Amino acid sequence: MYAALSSQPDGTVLVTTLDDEGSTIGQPQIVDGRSLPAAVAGLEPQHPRWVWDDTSRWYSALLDAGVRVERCVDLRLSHAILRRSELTAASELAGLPLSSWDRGAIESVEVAAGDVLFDLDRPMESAAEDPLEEFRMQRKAIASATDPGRIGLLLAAESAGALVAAEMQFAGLPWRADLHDEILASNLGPRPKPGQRPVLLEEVLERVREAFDAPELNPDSPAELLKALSRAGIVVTSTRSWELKKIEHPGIPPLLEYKKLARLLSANGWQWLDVNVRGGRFYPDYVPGGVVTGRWASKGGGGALQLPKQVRAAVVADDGWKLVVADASQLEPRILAALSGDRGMAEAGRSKDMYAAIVASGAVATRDQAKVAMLGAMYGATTGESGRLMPKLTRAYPQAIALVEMAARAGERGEIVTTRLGRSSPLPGEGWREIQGDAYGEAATDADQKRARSQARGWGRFTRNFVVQGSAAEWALCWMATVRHGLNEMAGTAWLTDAPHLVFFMHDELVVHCPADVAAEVERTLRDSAAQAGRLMFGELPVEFPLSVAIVDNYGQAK
DNA sequence: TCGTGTCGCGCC
DNA sequence: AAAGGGCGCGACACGA
Repeated sequence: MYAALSSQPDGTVLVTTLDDEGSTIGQPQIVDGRSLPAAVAGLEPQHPRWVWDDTSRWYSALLDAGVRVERCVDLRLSHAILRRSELTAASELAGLPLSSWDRGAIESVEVAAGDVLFDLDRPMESAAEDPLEEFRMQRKAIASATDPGRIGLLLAAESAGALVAAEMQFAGLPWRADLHDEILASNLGPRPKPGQRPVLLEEVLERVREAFDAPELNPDSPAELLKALSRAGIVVTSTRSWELKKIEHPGIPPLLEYKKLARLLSANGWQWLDVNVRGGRFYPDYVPGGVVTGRWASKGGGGALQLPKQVRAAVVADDGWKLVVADASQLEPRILAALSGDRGMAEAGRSKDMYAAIVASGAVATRDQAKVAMLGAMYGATTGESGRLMPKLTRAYPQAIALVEMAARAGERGEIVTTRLGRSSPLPGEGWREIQGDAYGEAATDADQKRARSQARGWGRFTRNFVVQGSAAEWALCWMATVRHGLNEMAGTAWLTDAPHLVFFMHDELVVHCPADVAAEVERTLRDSAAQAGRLMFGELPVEFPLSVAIVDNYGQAK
């Protein structure tokens, strides 16, 4: 059973129960905003799938009112997938013009000002369309898909992810501002007055200035820094750390130290603490489906998905509680093995340490080479050691390499590629097509062709990575959804934050905050769910998805 | 003074 | 030792 929420122009909400095809069951209920949580809670015992345009909008308000739901359909996230998916390309939905169901959709409008017409891009009006209509359209698209099971699983996982995002945002990540302050003070010195540099940063800066004999140097300015380096006889094309590390000069160590400290200060310093942490919690702003590949993005200064290891010791479980930190080991290579069905690579993928198993199979000589070679295969490396290892990898795992090569060739031709569950890549932009077209024209120069080849290869690297990164993101969604279900079972009737609950997600890593006495049970749930995610996506496939799990008091203790 | 583009770097 | 994919953000640089 489904239950749809739609906003009415007068501010009331229509609650409509629906069957699988989207036909209305019984009489819709009209409720005002205040009584909506009670209405939702009243229907929840029937386990409906809640249908709404935007989970972060509806569910955040419900959570604030103390109401949780089990399942939902996030129409906007689903729409984005269905519109682009190769599996539903023939559907009516895929052929519709852009509307408010397409996030970030813009329409071009002509605005007259006196005699002049201006072409403006403006956002589409939102919520103009009826969610019930959209829901029926989506059900039809799914039913007519080339593989309804796959796309259906993807949409369910995507929507479950949206529920998790809202719940994690509601609960917040336990954060000890006093410990964060200690970390900053030990690295940078005590918090300075506004506009001043912390003392330890100032000291390192002085050492840099002395070493380069540049008393006014501001190393934050790449242009200035480049000049100072060249005066010291150092020739570099950029001021990136990994480039500077190669250089022997007494000024380089303090410069690298300065960059590290300056980064800590500007990205996760006292300002960050003031803005992002309140009442002992950090409230990240997740954006499910925010990345083309299906990965989540984050917005706002929090930078949840870039939380540096330096400050993780400030993430501390409440008294009597633990953090269970679980990380899917070597997820992307395992995904590639499972996707391609390559027997040799799947064999390696059954091992706890896939890279060691690749070495053991004789494909490459060292574990480091195995890692670099696999990364190169998934990212499209052509040069360096990674590029040199490709022929060896191809010999050892022909099917796996063929899969990523085919994805790359498709991208180079300007075609789309699709993940395991049916998320398809975008088409390259108009500019890209023009460049390709120019290279075949009468007047094409060598430079035109070179540019076109380089652009084509670039898009090929994107599509090559898309299938692996996107399928890995799907695995993570299946894992997360299953974990959430398992934790709910454990919680019984207890409220979200009074029982084991998810507090953090970062691509292939989950953190659960739970009472200490159930931490071991939570670990089992995490591990079982990882295995279940593998089965959901690949059936009984001979690839393992092992986790490294740490039960800790603070996040910094997890490796 | 503002908005926009680039660089560099954190995470996966 | 080094260069392939995806992000967000802060600081700087520059032009309006």
